[in-house]
Order: sequence, then structure tokens, then C-alpha cells
Amino acid sequence: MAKPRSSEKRNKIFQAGLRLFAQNGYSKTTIKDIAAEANVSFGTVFTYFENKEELFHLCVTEPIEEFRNYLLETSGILENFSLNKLKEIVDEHVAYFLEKEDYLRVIQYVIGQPERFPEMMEELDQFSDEFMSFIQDIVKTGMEKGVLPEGNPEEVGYGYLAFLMGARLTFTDHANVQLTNAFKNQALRLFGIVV
Amino acid sequence: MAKPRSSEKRNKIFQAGLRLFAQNGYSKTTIKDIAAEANVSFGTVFTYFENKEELFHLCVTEPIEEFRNYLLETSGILENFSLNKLKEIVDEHVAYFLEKEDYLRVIQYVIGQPERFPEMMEELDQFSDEFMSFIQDIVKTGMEKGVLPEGNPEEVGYGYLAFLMGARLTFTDHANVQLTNAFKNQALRLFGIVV
Amino acid sequence: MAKPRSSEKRNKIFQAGLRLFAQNGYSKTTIKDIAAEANVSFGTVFTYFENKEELFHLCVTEPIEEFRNYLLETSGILENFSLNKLKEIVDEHVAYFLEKEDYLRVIQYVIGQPERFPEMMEELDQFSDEFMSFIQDIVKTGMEKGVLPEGNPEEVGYGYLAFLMGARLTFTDHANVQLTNAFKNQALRLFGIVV
Amino acid sequence: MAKPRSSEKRNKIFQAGLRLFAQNGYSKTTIKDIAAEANVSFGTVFTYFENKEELFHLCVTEPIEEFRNYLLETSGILENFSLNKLKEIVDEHVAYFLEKEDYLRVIQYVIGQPERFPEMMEELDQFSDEFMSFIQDIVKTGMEKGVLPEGNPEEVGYGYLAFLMGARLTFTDHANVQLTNAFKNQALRLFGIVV
DNA sequence: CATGAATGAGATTTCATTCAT
DNA sequence: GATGAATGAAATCTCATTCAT
Repeated sequence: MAKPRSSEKRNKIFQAGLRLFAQNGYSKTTIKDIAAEANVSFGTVFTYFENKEELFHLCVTEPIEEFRNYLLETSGILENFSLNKLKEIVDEHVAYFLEKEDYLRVIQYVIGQPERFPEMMEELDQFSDEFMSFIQDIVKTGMEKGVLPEGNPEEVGYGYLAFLMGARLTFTDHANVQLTNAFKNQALRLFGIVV
Repeated sequence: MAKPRSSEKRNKIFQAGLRLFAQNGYSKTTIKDIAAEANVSFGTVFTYFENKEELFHLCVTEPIEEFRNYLLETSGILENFSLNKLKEIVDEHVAYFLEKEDYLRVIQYVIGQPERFPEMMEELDQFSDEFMSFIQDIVKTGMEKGVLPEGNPEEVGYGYLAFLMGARLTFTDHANVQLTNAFKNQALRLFGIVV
Repeated sequence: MAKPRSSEKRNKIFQAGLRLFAQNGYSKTTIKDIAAEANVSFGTVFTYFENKEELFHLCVTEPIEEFRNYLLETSGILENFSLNKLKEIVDEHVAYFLEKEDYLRVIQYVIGQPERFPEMMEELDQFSDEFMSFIQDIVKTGMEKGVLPEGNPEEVGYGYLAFLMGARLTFTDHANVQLTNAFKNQALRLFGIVV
Repeated sequence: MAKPRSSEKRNKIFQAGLRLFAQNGYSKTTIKDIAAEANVSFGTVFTYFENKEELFHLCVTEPIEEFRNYLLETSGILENFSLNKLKEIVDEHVAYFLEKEDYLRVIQYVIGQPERFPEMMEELDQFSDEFMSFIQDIVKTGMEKGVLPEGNPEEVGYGYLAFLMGARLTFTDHANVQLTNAFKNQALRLFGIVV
């Protein structure tokens, strides 16, 4: 049976799932917990989601689109490149990664068990390719304009993504200003900018 | 009842547990799986470990000592600092982090659920403090000797640890030479060294 | 709340229920399945039937009347008994039993669980008594007129009913001409007529 | 994991399953019920059987062998055919079918839902073919020796099997002497023997 | 020490039924 | 009357742990 795709309740359940999957992982999170967190009865979860795995799957894949829009929408940078613009973008990236703690934890959970969720891995890999390609374009443009030092754009892409993930996942202080600044500065260093 | 602390069988079970916890997380990993992976009978696991949680706990905490020794034993660097020495150390760090995939996944699992395993979190936090302090000392020394550019040593510490974790956890290619070099170069950039 | 006793929709639901109960038994058949098979919405089933058990109960008991009419209406046979008339009746019985596959499966389901549906069992028992009594009358008349060999009319009644039920329930080929003829001939043998 | 194939407990569970599946059908019978009937804890059922369906499957297929041995072992009849021998065999068949109530109910359950358990249907069909072929041989031999009247052996086979099944399934009095005799006599009539 | 049968708590999932729209 | 979202009881199955052999 087709499940309703949007409704206030569905959204509450979805957010509850995201939060709890992030906090406790997939197996430890129970449907009962999710229902309670969403202030919804047990059976209602199954009104909106076929089963636990589907809910998890959607928690992983649905936000990708938003992620894509947010992270790549700033591609105007390429036409009018400048150091300041780069700083702005990096600041936004860092802030966004630090803010999306729940979602990134869930993603990490999937990446950590690639054989278990191959379909989801593929979607995530595709997105990470897009993101790294975007970074590489920035690096290339920056080098051409003489704003960034010589370097291997691919390496910067890898390093930058790893850094953003690690920053969010390694430190669990939810929003520490000092930490945020540290990461913003260090992220710039990965582009070769030493402030 | 006191459990034997070392024996060939205990070690096989321990390694099997580490591998499977890394691959599937805590809940998905069953004692039966561990016993099979260790080529040991089901009940034998309980001969060497009180229960599943204790085994997991030990998988997280026992290797910390080795980690500590390996990562910090190179502290001779401070007395005789040079760019080449820094490069060597960074190379080793990157290589070591990439090699210890299983262990780092397990650690990440714990860090991702800080409320669930508070005791283990504390031990890990302590180690990460030590490691960052080590890095800060390097940065301070490097700046004093004019080998490293001015910067905030604390920020470098945060960024470097985040980077190492993210590098290992974001990319699942088990051992990619190209990737390894990328990470080595990028890690140096976090110290302000642009090659 | 009184439920409507007849309507096109009610009938569609009833037939759908009969078909599915016959195919999958009581527990495996869901209201959702019945609604789908009847091309009716889920809640509508409850507009016409108090609950699942009532629908099942009615599927078992409502058709008894039709069964009674069909099987016993030929009682004119007694007044004008002949071998040909017996053959006609037996042919009709066999054909009718083979045709009413769904209903007979449902009946068998109830007979197979006598403690579970005692009320329905009683109604079915009553009908089977009537039917056997009808057969016994035929046998008695046939013996008196010298058309049938000596025998125990009660035994023929038991055997004949058992045979008709078994014929329908043991062979699942829906309508096999060869099988039908076989059963017609064998049914006559139960009356002592060897063709 | 391979399950133990024989043990006192396994047998108790098996018999309990057979009894309850016969009484309540597959869906209504719960593992809890089976465990209670077998005087065994809930989880122990899963020590001996993979899951509910496997237990049911085995309840259907395991006894076939015994059935085969019992029903066909009397094939010596063909070499030394006589009316008395036929009577003996028929008596045994009737008695055996009436005795094996549980098992026959379970078989009937499967035959009634042929699409649901295709694998089991196949095994049952094979056995019923063997049995009917055995009956046909008897009829042929009996006709050749002039002991049985002319007739179609195939038809007798169909009719006889249907009759035995129906006899057991239509009447739920567990062991009624009068009924037994009725069925023995009527069964002979299917062979063309009118006593 | 080593083993694996026994146990039952706890998780997922199904589905009859209610009831507001 | 018709609909289908909401509910929670009840079923199956998993698995850590115990303990007799």
C-alpha cells in the first residue's frame, strides 16, 4: 500500500527517527522509542512507513537533496572568484556541517557499514563525488586567478570533505563557538590559505 | 568470577570481536558471529569475557595504550625540531590512522553515542586531550623555531585530529595509495605548510 | 447497530469473503484483502458486517439454505423410484459438490475445528443429518422396490456424504470431466449399483 | 545453524505441533501454544525448528514415509489375490485413516491451499499418485482373477482415495465403532463388492 | 575449560476495529 | 454511507545469558 508522502505526523515521525538513529544507531533505536519521541502511537509509525528499514532509508536519502541545494547553490563563486568569497563559502560549509549533526551521524552510520546498505551507499557516493568536484573547480579557478597556491585540486577535495566530516563527528560539543572558529581557520589552510 | 587475561583463544575472540563490531556495530554483532569468526565454540566466549558489553568495552579501551605509545612515542621531535621530522611524523600518523580502520570505526561508534557509554567516552576524551596537547606542543615549538607560520596551536590540534578521523572514516577504500598521499599533503597544510 | 441485509455492495463483499476464506482460511484472510477483492474501500466492510467473525459466520450459514433446497428438492424421487432417477440425482449431487468448491472448502474449515466454532458446527451437523436422512430414505425405498441390493441404509448415508466431501476436497483440479465421471460411477457403487 | 534431528524434546514439540495444527490450522496455532502443549519453554521450539513454517512443513512431510510404508507394505496381495485379502487390506486402510486424524487434518489443510505451500503439495501429490497406482493394480488383478467385477481401475483409485479422506474429515467422532464398520462396508462397495 | 541446549525478555510487524471527517 | 488514519494487542523471531554435562 502506498504510504502518504507528507503530513504533519509523518514529519514528526521522520524527525524523531532521524534524531534517534543519530543518537543510538539503527539497531538500538526501537520503533517504540520513535513513536514516543514523535508523540504518536506505536502503530502510527507503520501508517507512514512500511517498516523500520524504510524509515531509516528515507532518513538517509531524503535530506540529500537539501544538502545538495545548500552546499552547491553557491556555485556563482566561480564566475567572480575572490578570497573573500571563498572564505564566505567555507564559513558556511563549516557552520552547516556543525549544525547538521544528526544527519551527519546517520550518514556516518551508513558509510561505516557499506555492505549492509549498498543502495544507500551508492546515493551517498554520488553526492560526495558531486561535492568534491565542486571543490576541485573552486581550487582550479583559484589557482588560475592566482588567489590560491599551486596544489592538486583532487587532493584538496578529498581532504576538505574528510575534514568537514571529521570535524562534525569527532567533537560532540554541540555548538562551541571556539571550535567553530578553529575549524573555519583550519579549513582555509586546506586550501593553502594560511591566515 | 575472574576471567583469564591472556591466552591464544582470548586473543582470537578479541580480534574477532573488534573486526565484527567495526563492521556491524555493537547491536548487530552477535556472540554467535564472534564465536564463529574466532573459530571457537559459542560458550567459550563467556569463558573469557563476562558478557558482550565487557568484550566491547575492552575492544575500545585495550588498544588505547598501543595507540598512545605509537602516536606519542615520537615526542623526541620537540628537542630537535625540523620540517623533515614533522613530515615524517605526519606521514606516520596518516598511515597509522588509515591502517587502523577497524579500531577507528569502533571508536567512532562510541563517540557517536556518548550518552550510552559514558565511561568509555571519558577514556577516549582523555586520550584525545593528550594527543591534541602533543600536537599543540609541536606547533608551538615549530613557531618558535620559525619553521611553522604563526597560528593558534589549539586550533591546529582540533583540526588535525578531526582531519585524521574523517580521513579514515569518510573513505572506505581500504588502502589507496593516491588517497594516502592526498591526505599526507593536506595534513601538512593544516600545519600551515603548503608544499 | 443493525447492518443492511442486502445490497449490491454487501453481496460483493460476501462473495469476496467466501472466495478468500476458501482459499486462505479464516486467519490468513484479512479485511483489507476482502475489501480489495470486492473493489470496495476498507471501512465499507464494516458498514455491512459487524466484524470479521460475523462475516465468516454468515459465509458458512447463509448458503446452507440454498444447499438444502438444491440437494433435497428432488425428494419426489421417493414416490416414483427408479434406477434412472437415482442416477440422475447422484449425477446432480456429484456435479453440484464439484461446482461448489469455495463453499465446501469453507465448510471443511469449520468442520476441521469443531471446538472453535461450535454454533456453526451445530447448524452444519443439522444439515448433514437431514441430508443423510434423505439418502437413507432413498436406499430404503430402493431396497423395497428391489432396485437396490440389500444393505444398511445408514451406512450408505455416511459413506455417500463422506465420499462427496472427499471427492471435492481431495482433488483440486477445478473441473475435470474425467474425474467427474469417475466420481459419478463410484458414487453409484456406494448404493450397490455396479455398472 | 543445523537443528538436531532427533531427541525426546524435539519429538514432543513435533507431536504438539501436529496436534495443534490439526486442531486449529496453521495461523491460529501459536508457537506459545505449541511450547505449552509440549511442556517446553517458548525459546526451545526454536532450538529444534528454524521457524514456525519449517515445523509445519516437517509435520506434513515427515510422516509421509510412515504412511507409505504402512499403506503399501501389503503389496504381497497381488501375488496371492483373494477376496478375503482385499477385505483385510481395506479394513486396515479404513482403520488407519480413522486413526490418523491429526495427520490427515494437517494434510487437508495443505491440499486446501495449494498455492500457498507448493513444495508440500508436490510431495503429497506424489504420494497420492503412488497410492492410487497401488489401488489400480489391485483392481486390475482382481478383475483378471474374476474376483472383482469389470470396471475402470483408475476410477476406483480416485474414488477410494476420496472416500478415505472424506470419511476421516467429514465425521469428527473420534472413534465410533458403528461408523468404522459403515466405512469398511462402503469402501468395499467402491471395489464393486456388495456384501 | 569447553560446549551448546534451554530460557524468556524484547524487538518488529500485522491487522481488526474505532471513529472523525 | 463511505473512507482510511490511528491504535494497540498479539504473534513471530532473535539473542544474551545460564548452567548441566
